[in-house]
Parts: sequence; C-alpha cells; structure tokens
Amino acid sequence: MEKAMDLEQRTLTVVAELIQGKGLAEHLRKHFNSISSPETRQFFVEKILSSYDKALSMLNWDASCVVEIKPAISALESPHCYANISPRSDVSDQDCKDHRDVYKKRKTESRWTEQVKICSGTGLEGPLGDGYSWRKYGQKDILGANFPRGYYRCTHRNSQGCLATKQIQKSDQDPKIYEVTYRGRHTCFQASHLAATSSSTSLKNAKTKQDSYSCGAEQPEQKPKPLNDLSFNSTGVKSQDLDIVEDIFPLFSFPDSSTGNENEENDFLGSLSPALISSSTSDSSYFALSSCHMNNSEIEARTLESDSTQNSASNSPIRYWDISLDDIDFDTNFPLENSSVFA
DNA sequence: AAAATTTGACCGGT
DNA sequence: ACCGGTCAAATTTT
Repeated sequence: MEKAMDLEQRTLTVVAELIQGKGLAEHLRKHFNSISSPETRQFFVEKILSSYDKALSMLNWDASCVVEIKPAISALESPHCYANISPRSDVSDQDCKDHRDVYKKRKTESRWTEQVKICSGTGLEGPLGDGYSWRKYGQKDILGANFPRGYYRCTHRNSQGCLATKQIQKSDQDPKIYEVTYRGRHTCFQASHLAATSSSTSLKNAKTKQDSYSCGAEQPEQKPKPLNDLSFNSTGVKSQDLDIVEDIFPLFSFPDSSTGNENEENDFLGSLSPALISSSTSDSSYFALSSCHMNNSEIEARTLESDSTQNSASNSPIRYWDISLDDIDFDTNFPLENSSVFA
C-alpha cells in the first residue's frame, strides 16, 4: 500500500528495483549470445523495463511522463500493429505537472480499447473476467449510446496503489460486443489473475448475476483461486534457455507440467509471440488464455495482437517474481519483431 | 462484519 | 452549460 509505505520503505523498494533491473541487464549481457530464443530475450527485456518502471512509479513518476525523453524507443513502436485496439488516445499528452490531480493524471495514462464479443449464455468472461479483480465505482449514461458505461478500477487500488481502470460499454450495434477501454496498467500483484489464466478456472468462478447490470457490463470480481504453477514456461522462456534463467532466478522451479498449457496457448495464438502472450502480464494474457475457453463461452477476443504488445510487461502476477511488475508505455507497444533488434 | 455495488452529487475540461 | 469521469454515502451481497 502506497499510503502505508513510509519514505524509507519506498526508498528501499526503489533501490531494490533498480538493483534488480541492473542485475537483469548484466545477466542479459553476459548470456546474450547463449540465449537461443527471442522469447527469452524478450523476457529479460520486459523484466528490466518493469523494474525501472516500478522504481519510477515508487517515486511518484507517471511513466507516461517519460515518453518525451525516449524518442529512440518510441521509434520502435508500432502502435497500429494491433488488430482491434483502437488507439484513440495514448500517451501523447504531456501534462504531467500535477501528479496528484486525478483527472489530469488520467489524461496522461495510456489507454486502449478492446472489443470483446461474448456469448450471452454464460454471462461471464468476455470483458468481465479478464483475470484481474475490478471494483465498479460508477456507471454513466453516455450521450448517444444506448447502453450505460460502467467504470471499474482495480480492487487493489487502496491496498497496493494500483491505478488501473477500465470502462465497459455494450456496443450499440451488437449487444454481444463489449467495448472495454483500459486505462493505466496494473501495478498490483494479483493472485487471482494468475489463477484466472490457469486453465479453466474462470468459468467456475463465474457469477451469474449479470442480469442485475443494466448495461450487462461486467462480472467484476473473481474469487482468488489457489495459485497454479503456470510458472516459467508460460513466460515464454524456452526450455533450452531455462538454465540461463534459472541462473538468475535460482529460487524458482520450472515444472515441465506447464508445457501443456503453453502448447495450448500457442496453438490458438498462432504466429503471435508466445513470450509476450503468455508472459501473463496483463489483460493480454487474459484474452489469450480466455480464448482457450471459447468452446464454452464463445468469447471472441479480437485484440490479441494488441494485447500481446500492449501489456507485455504490465503487472506480472508471476510467483517467482518477488516484486510486482508493471510496464511503461514503450513496453506496451513493443513490436513483436522487436527481438530482432537485439539479434 | 466486510466487501462490493448502486447511484446521485461533484469536479474538471470543453 | 454540458458531458464524461470520479467520489462517496447508502444499500446490497457475501
């Protein structure tokens, strides 16, 4: 909790993040040539970036403020490489003068929209259970829209200072389609997200009170489930590189049992980078994985690509990582081909 | 009792 | 003044 964290704790956390990032960078440099898969390299890059971002956020920096001093990285971005994320606004705003002003800050945060088709039968999934815990904090009738818009924020806003929010609005054209607009990225550590991404738990957790939502918007919360070992393989680290990763993450094990999941995901995801998709970082992974449930819920995740790039390193409820991860903007737009940059 | 949702009021931007 | 977004008290659900 941000509030409860005093200056000393904060400083320690920042230092720990920076040290961690440095260590990862050095490790990457050391093993750069021996890492065989681009996914593994991507994995390291994401972790490094996440460490920096975490440190910045602990200093009350809005990561988006940094956008203007990273032209080189921006050049690598390919904001429109996503299929269905409408880049109606990103971090172009540079109004970062007042960090405490909620409204102004909102403007600076990254924002992307996903369209999710959901089968009304099951009620859930779709825009709903994206693996994160959301709390509804408002609903508004929107001018010109047939359905109200629901406003949700991360359940861990208070406990962990996570500022991620999302809006859900039923499409005027097709009531089965929900437009989900995400703002900000999770800086929290959500066990439930991991659980949700592990096989078919989300369906079981599905509540059935959707009818009570006038907009049919969302099933906000999912009960945290016991953590499953979706560990390393699901981060995209190739088996041949596991020893390298283990070198720097000695505390964690890499069960082979998760290989099945990986394959399952990859089957669906096709050409998408498994590293990004399964890095279990954000909503992206949700869509990727939830789509594995499409047999049941018939959810249509139309924004897979965007996800994979968008949130590659947002919060990362991965157990082996002792500090939650979040990403900054360039990270989210990291091109899939990016690995070639390092080759 | 605690957590989540509902809903009208409030705020800032346009 | 209007509108979208957020707050927060009241209410409902767990």
